[in-house]
Amino acid sequence: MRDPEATLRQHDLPVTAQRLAVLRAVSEHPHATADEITVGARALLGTISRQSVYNVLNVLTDKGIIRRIQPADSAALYEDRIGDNHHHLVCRSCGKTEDVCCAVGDAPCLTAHSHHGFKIDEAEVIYWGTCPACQQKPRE
Amino acid sequence: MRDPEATLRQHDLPVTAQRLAVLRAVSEHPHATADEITVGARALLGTISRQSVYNVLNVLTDKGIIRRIQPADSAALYEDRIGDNHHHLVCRSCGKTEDVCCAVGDAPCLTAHSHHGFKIDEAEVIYWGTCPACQQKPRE
DNA sequence: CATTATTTTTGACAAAGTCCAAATCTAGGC
DNA sequence: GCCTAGATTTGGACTTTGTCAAAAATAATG
Repeated sequence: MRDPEATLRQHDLPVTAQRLAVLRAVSEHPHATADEITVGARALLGTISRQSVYNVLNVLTDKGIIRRIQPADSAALYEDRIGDNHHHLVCRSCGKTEDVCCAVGDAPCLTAHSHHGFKIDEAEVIYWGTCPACQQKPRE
Repeated sequence: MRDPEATLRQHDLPVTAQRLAVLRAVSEHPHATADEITVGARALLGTISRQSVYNVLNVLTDKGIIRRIQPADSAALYEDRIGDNHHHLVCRSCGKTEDVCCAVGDAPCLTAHSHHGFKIDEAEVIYWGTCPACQQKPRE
């Protein structure tokens, strides 16, 4: 994120210390949970309420400044990187999450066909698997 | 589901009234939450504890007898229909969920490439949009 | 600087699920 | 058919993730 302050203004959002801290925390910790972001924001700011972190994350998500992904069996994760149509790779065992460019052609799976009368605005793809580290450990 | 009892035996699971009821409830209510399944199972059985419903759903999911899908902002949904590689269409506004056959060729998005050393076993696609009913109501 | 609407904070609350120990039941051997 | 061992079910407390609401604090504007 180049200039967080300008980004907020562009979206008609008053600039507050909490918003800047949360934005930076999201930037610095891709795929972090609200909890982890709270820790990150506190490191930058000293103190911020849990509720404010949620408020800010919700506003930023609504405005499309950050993106929320919500893999099964995990709290919501937030990321900075938007608009490039990438997907995610999640480890079933440890929850590790990585970005994946849509490898197959130009995101064929994202073509928004109309189905059942739905107006589709987004296709979310999550690849489930086992990360290298968890492939090592035989079981657990 | 042809024969729930046989299905359980095939997976080395002792047959219990609770398991049969949950299986039937899942069959009868595609895309139901654990809560809705509890209601369905009670209708068949008279009584079953909340915990048992969760136990059964977890076992059946682990064995691959049913499938769990977990759209954002919703409790987990369960379904009977497995092995045919279909995806889901979820209404952002009311949560209505429908099945979608992978419309684009033969599930190109599911090709399990190896990425970042992950061993991929499944690709999950959720299409987000607005259902016909919610397109009517202007706002809410 | 003063005003006003927006944010932040605090604390209570809600939903979805899990953990644990005790009671019960299923499957299989006799 | 009955009994035993191991698996399942139950009930209750608990955890996690997130929301609601009202009061206090703050940013942006003139």
